[in-house]
Amino acid sequence: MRWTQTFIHTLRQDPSDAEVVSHRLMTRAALISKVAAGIYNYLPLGLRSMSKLQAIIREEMERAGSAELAMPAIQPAELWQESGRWFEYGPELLRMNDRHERDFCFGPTHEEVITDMVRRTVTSYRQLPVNLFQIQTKFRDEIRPRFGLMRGREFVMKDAYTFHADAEDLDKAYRAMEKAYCRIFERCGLGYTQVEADTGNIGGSESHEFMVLADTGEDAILSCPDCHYGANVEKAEAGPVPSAPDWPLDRSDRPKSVHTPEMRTVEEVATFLGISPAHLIKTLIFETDEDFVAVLIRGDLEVNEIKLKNELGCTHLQLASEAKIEEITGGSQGFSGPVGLEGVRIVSDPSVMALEVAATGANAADAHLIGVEPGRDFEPSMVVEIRLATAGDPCPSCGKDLVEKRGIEVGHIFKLGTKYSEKMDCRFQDADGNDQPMIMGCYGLGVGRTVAAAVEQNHDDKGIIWPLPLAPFEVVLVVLNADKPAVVEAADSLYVQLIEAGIDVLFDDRPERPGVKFNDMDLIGFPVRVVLGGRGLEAGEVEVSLRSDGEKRATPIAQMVPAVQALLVQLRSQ
RNA sequence: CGGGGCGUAGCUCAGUCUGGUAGAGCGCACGGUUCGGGACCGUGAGGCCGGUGGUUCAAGUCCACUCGCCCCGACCA
Repeated sequence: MRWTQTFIHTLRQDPSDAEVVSHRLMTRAALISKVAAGIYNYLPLGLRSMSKLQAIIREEMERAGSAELAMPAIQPAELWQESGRWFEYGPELLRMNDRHERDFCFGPTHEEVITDMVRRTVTSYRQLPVNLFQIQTKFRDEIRPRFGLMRGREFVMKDAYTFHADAEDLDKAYRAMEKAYCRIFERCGLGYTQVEADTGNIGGSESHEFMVLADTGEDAILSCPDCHYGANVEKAEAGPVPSAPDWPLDRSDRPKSVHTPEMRTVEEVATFLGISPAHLIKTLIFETDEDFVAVLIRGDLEVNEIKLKNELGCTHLQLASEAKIEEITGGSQGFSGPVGLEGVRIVSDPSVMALEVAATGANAADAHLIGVEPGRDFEPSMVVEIRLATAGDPCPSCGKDLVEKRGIEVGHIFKLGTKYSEKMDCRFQDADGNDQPMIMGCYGLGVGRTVAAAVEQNHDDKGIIWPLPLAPFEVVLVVLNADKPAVVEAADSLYVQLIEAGIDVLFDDRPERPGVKFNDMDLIGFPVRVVLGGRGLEAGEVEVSLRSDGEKRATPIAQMVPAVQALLVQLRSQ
């Protein structure tokens, strides 16, 4: 491809709305351009990178036994009503009507459509398993789209679905997918880690996320420096906590109220009372699907809302509003406590029950209670492990201290079980003639997000440094002095040689000044560069270099193609 | 959804407080000089100052509404 025949218009200045490196560079390098919040054009260069990733995905999915199909972007409401998600999904689901006022949505995922398709066709265990994937544009009306392709509203995703007669067979497919994902990210040259994940509202029994490690990642993960354990903080098991220091104040037969004007935070109250944050019982009022719950956690610890949600078995969970807190507790926010609290369930973390003496809010304005003894002064309706794990907690598999890292979630695989097959009546007859729901798995991989993650992980202050497999072009041929016919003629010939050698090359044939061309070449980040100018031509040489090291290798013109090929081989073997 | 900010040339932004002929840099076009790491000189094109309504002799500037975009928050009291 010639530069003058494609559409590459780089930006000299940073776009005003780009925050993270990948968004900034992908915009400046003319890979993407914004159409609306969270909605982008994939420009020719960006599309090439996306296509290359898609080709890798296709190969690996097929290797893992999955067949490609394509499902519609627009889906009828009926299917979503059947699964119940029409009502559960909320405003993230983009809904629309056709001219007959029938309800549709733009698919954010395709469990409903594929389950419907499979149930119409598959009736016997002899037809199982089924393993299908698609690469498709999806839409999720995110609360706050940001970071370019990292959290867009419209995005390209590979999603696969499997259907099985039994759990062992699902496990087999799950392991194959796991392996396929590892191969995909390895082939892309990305540093990634696989972590245990929560299954979220989508449901299911086992789940892993694939995270590309990057400081700008939106997810916190805990991993073990020694063994292979890694988990999303939402999922990570919290180890035992060190017990609180000795209670520094007097003990009494019953809690004593103290005046704590405007002391709302744990820090403030602890300092004011002269106790440790670990002596406080933090009391949070949550709103669930049907009621309100008071949740107790030791003052120096945090609640894992995902664990709490799972323990409560609810789908909706959020902190109650200020007004509700006052209605329920009689005190304002920051002054809630379990003592004498009535009308709501009280859920406590074991860390609270382990306290001998504690302090907590008095459910009254500007007052806290001291000398509170869990079990004597209040009795929770439920004691469950709901603490958020943090760095320093012991690894569940080997006991070492876990460390926290940040990552970009690029893949997520689930064992769904029968959640959708039961609701949507997707059943089969087993060998004994019994009617059973199929057991399902689903496997997502963000295509745009993976490309963005690659940029996030591979760049310098000049621009992108593409890993070879995802580069829009593997090689760029740059002609300087494009006003001199002899140089142009020589460059044309080099271009033809590269094309004939089957090399993936972009020919920068623009009549631009050298500085402009060099800067664009660095910004876009083609892995291998071939530069020919008047000076070189006279010496019978071209300059071959790598984006990654910048070292210029003067090469006889006749040796250009083999020199480029050698560098490509070198890059491939890295 | 709450808080904050911003919409002025293709891009990045001044000008708005204090109302009075629409600005800069980059980019673009033309001419010239340059030509191996974002050149220089000259000439020029390019704006319903996001939209609607109001105040005023007069609005990019003040007021109201509205649309769009960005940031923070929406979880630890």
